[in-house]
Amino acid sequence: MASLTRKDRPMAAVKKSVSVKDVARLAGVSEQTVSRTVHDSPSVRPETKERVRAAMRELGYRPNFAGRSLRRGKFKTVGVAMFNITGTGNLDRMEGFAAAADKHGYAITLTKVDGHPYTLESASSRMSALPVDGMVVIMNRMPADFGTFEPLPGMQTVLVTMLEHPLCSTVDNDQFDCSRQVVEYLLERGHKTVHFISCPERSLSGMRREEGWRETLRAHGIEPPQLVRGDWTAQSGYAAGQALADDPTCTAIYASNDAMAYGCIRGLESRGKHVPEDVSVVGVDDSLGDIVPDRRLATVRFDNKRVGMWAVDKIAGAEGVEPGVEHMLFPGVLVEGDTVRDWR
Amino acid sequence: MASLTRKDRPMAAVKKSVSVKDVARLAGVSEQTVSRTVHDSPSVRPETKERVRAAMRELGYRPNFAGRSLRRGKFKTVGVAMFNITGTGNLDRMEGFAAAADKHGYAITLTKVDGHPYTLESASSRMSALPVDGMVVIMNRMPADFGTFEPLPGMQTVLVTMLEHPLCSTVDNDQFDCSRQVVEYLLERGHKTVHFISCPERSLSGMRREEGWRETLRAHGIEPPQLVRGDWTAQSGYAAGQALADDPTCTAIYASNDAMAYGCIRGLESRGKHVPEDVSVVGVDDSLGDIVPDRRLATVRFDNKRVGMWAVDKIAGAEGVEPGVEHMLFPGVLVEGDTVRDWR
DNA sequence: TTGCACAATGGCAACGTTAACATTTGGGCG
DNA sequence: CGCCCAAATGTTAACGTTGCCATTGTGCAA
Repeated sequence: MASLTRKDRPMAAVKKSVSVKDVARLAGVSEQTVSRTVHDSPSVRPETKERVRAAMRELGYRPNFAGRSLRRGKFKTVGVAMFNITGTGNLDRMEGFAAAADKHGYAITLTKVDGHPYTLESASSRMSALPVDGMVVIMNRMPADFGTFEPLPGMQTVLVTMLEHPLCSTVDNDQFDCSRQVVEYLLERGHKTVHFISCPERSLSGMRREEGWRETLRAHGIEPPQLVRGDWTAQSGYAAGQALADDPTCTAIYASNDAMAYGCIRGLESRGKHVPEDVSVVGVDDSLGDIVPDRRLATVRFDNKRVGMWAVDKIAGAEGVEPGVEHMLFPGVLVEGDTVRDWR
Repeated sequence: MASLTRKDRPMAAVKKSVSVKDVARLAGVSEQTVSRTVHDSPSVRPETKERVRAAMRELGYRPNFAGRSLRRGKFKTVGVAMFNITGTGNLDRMEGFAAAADKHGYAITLTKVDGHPYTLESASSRMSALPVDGMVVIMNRMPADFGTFEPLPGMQTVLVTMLEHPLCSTVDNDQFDCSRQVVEYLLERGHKTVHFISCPERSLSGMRREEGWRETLRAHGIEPPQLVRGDWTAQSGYAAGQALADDPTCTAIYASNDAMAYGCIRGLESRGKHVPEDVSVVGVDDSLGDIVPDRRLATVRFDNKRVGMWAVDKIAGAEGVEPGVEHMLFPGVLVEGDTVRDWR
């Protein structure tokens, strides 16, 4: 039945592509009038518009993007380059990209960039061949050419990173502030110091969290204790928890992500320590939701959607005006939980 | 310093856009020869090519996508329409989209479609205005127009769903088979029946899992016990676990996702039941990795990347040939864990 | 020497759209 | 009744690329 329906369609709909010319001919007007109708120009008589619209419907006309872009010199599209698609927060960031793009009538073009070498240049040249007006690069680690990179002329480039770049706008979560919040929160609750479970050294955000932890402690006159280096997995958090369980000075642990925080709790428990009675634990990312329903992990929640929106807004919102270089950091929100107790 | 470098660039690089014409003029050849050089045609003398390439470098030429697409009538781009960006497995699917697109020299254009109304038509018309050669729609629930939808002429459309559509190719994970694997696995281990923690009824994949559970039990001559309806959260799994803890016939629980499975384990434990000693528990999705490091949850792992690749391959791989309608389901893999014990 | 094949390059047109300018039409007003 | 203005519509050209065909040059066999 369905195929019958298709056959009944006017022949023109099967043609390679229906252009303004076809519509103009059928409606008995000029191509320009068709174009004006498409853009709902006020200088076309309502009845003419209706006639043109009817012709468009009959032929199944849809404007050709290439012709339009060629004419306008704009694609109304923002490219997003990622070295890794998978990654904490990427889905939320994409939600943000899509939302902001939508708002401005833009589309998002997603590209995976090979990370060998891990350079902004490779992301940029990959994008240069695509129909985009601007680009966003999601950086996870330090590109080899970060200092020397120049964005393509005419291609507004926004980096998602906490590092500031002289020629590109940047936006990210404020990882330093995240650590500051956590450390001060724990100190306020009476802990004398805060131990830290870190992450692999190539992670930019992880390193920034480490800095924040260290410097905040120092700002409070506390010499940071030896940190334990993890690898983002709960497994490594478990080991860290076991190691820290024997340290009598350890009453509060700050883990660089939630998985390690959970692992750490298990590791502590396996050594007979209770959370939060004996030790307080705080994570980062709020990535696990309510998976352990009987105990809500204290953590920091980031608004990655907002980060994504800011990046695309910066490009799609500029609309011709010479865009200045801006740097934006959004603070996270500390989410209290059942894994911290007052130490006083 | 950086700004100085910029200023030193040849003027042409600042011009709106460098075209073949500019390159041709500088290299002292025709536009056609430039085009041929870009495509590395064998019928251009190597020294001519080099001269053209030098001109391209000097001017910072990059081919204009719009002109090219207009000429070719192809965009080399696949559109992806999603009603919800966030969702289990979407990141892996995107990884697959991007990988397959890359392979074929295609790009991915991502679009969020408003779900009001939740129709394929709205996804389709949203895409029709974008520069794409084909589209993928990720379906989470049943669109109102699933039966009557016709893809746009000339726009190959692939649906990510387990429902078969007469006019569109479809691809998804095999949720029925997933349940079959889990149920048979538990029965083989000596359990007399398998209890099920379900999910909201609007979820297509969830409903299919429910069917699989029910029918597999029946195929083994077992009348399915009363199911417990959850809402995907660990919280609801917790409640389900508590409820099932009092049921003496309940020795094996199959939860429709991992979060509920974890919650369920906690619920059982809160009622004094031990996993796997008293009750075996299996989840679905393998979404939580090793978060509870001392106990690996038995679950089913899906290869969403493969699903994504298949969808884009179907479109980008067709390349002009009239593509037949195909339906593909990929089975998941049961991952054994520490939450199931032999019941014999 | 002529003719021919082939390699290298150039000229032209067209893809679909729309900005800028040109033309027609109808109506109000002196 | 003629003039002018504004509304409505038409004409032209150009955006950048590339397929097709034409032209030029080069070497080789007849």
